[in-house]
Amino acid sequence: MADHRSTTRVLDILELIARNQDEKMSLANISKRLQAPKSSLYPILQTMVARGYLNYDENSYVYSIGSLCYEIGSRYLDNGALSQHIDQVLEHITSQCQETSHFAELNGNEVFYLNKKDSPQSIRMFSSPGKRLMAYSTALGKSLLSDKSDEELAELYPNGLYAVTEHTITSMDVLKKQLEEVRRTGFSYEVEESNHYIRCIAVPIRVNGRVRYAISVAVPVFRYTQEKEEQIRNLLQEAKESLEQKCVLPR
Amino acid sequence: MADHRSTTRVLDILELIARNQDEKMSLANISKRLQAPKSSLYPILQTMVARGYLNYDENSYVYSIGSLCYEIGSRYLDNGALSQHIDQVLEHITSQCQETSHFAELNGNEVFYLNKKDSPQSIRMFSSPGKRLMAYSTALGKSLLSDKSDEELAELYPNGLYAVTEHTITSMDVLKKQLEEVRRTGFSYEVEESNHYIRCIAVPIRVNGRVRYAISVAVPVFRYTQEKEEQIRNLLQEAKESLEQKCVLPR
DNA sequence: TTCTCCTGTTCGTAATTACGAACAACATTA
DNA sequence: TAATGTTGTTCGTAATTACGAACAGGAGAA
Repeated sequence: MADHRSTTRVLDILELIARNQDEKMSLANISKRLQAPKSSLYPILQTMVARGYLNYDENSYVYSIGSLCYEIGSRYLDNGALSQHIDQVLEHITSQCQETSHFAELNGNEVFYLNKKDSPQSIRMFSSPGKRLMAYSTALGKSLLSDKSDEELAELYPNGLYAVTEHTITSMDVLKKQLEEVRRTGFSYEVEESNHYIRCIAVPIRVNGRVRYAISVAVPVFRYTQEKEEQIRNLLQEAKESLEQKCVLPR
Repeated sequence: MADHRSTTRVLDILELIARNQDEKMSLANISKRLQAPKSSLYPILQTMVARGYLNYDENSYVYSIGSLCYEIGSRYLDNGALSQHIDQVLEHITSQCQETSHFAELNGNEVFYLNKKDSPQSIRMFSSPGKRLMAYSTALGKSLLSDKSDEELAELYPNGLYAVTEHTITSMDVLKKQLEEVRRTGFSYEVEESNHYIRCIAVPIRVNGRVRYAISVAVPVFRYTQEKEEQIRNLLQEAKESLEQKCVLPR
């Protein structure tokens, strides 16, 4: 593993500030949190502010993420014809079933949320673009993992599966059986395994034959009925076919 | 101006790769483009890939923007209650008038695009989140500049206004008169000044009394009518009032 | 094959950065 | 008022990084 100290520092600063937006991020605090001397971080922060990657409020002594991070980050999705259509697809799904829809990819062993469309009757579920969750605990993740061999799964989770909620799958064998079901039926399910009171249904999206993305709909348990499940499966199936048709390009 | 070399390098790399997605970005090419030795960039790139800020395709020798950039960048908008509502507002506008709507802020002397909702009958206009345009050449920019004093304007454009298209305003006096109109009427307009065949209407959004954001609708000239202009003004006015009510928080 | 052109990788020394301590400026607390 | 706790800033030396050259491996052309 490479470790170029200066580079590591720049990236550590970005992550620290981005992931702790509630905390007052002063130079002194960043220094404490990263266990690095103020005098070392000082010129780095100066440069990052001058370049627009960070903002600095002189009154409150707070560093925050700057617009250049947004500009750079936006380019992550520009590849692939898919991202041009995904907004409309999510919107259609959510407008039809009135529940929150998500679009995600696999990142290591985690689900990486790329986009979402909030339900109008939204029970503000804790999810947003850029968020990560252990794949095996979500419907999206099960769709994204459905492609993997037993060996690949073992490599992704060398220490086994830990429980996120009391309903999370913790047995690799159970997971494998569920993934087999996903391959057979085309749908993955989640019953309060990552969020209390939330159930999810998802489908894998294939690009050039390999699973690359997944779409899901999240439903609060008290609104979950057989009719709704049926409706959502149809919407997801429709979305899957539409997207897979539009995009045969590799990333 | 601070210049911490290592930090500068990291940021240069991100910008180079993000802004030249069509070009094959190999180590050798990055070295050439940044005029920095391969051996210096090598450990930096290694670290950035290891941390997920860049992806590297060993077959094509291409570095690209990684998911962590997306994660970090996504946090730029989390501040402020506004961003939670802006999606719905743009969607409402576009669904009513069937034209593309934009949300932006001022960044130096440039318009910085934060969000958009594409028209269903979209004449794919070249615009996307993270893009920048000279403020004086766009309706969004004129709304965002409407707050500025003559002195501030002079500071923002010390070298005057250059023409983006043949319709771009290049006289500071004309710009000032138009900004006066924006203050009086509440709307700003653009007639093919930044994009050929595109006209725009925009409104400023105030947070705590100061102009902070703007919303616009872009219309191809051949679909532009007085009735449509009237409709769009009403939609924008409605959106403005809705957003300003919901958000009195400073950034 | 052989040559060329592309890629990434390694190494020893010169130049740059990192460190800790000391300082200054301001706000809050005693 | 004085004491304490913030904050950012500066400096000289030790440790790290940057540099250019040389090398290695693969692709394609002569």
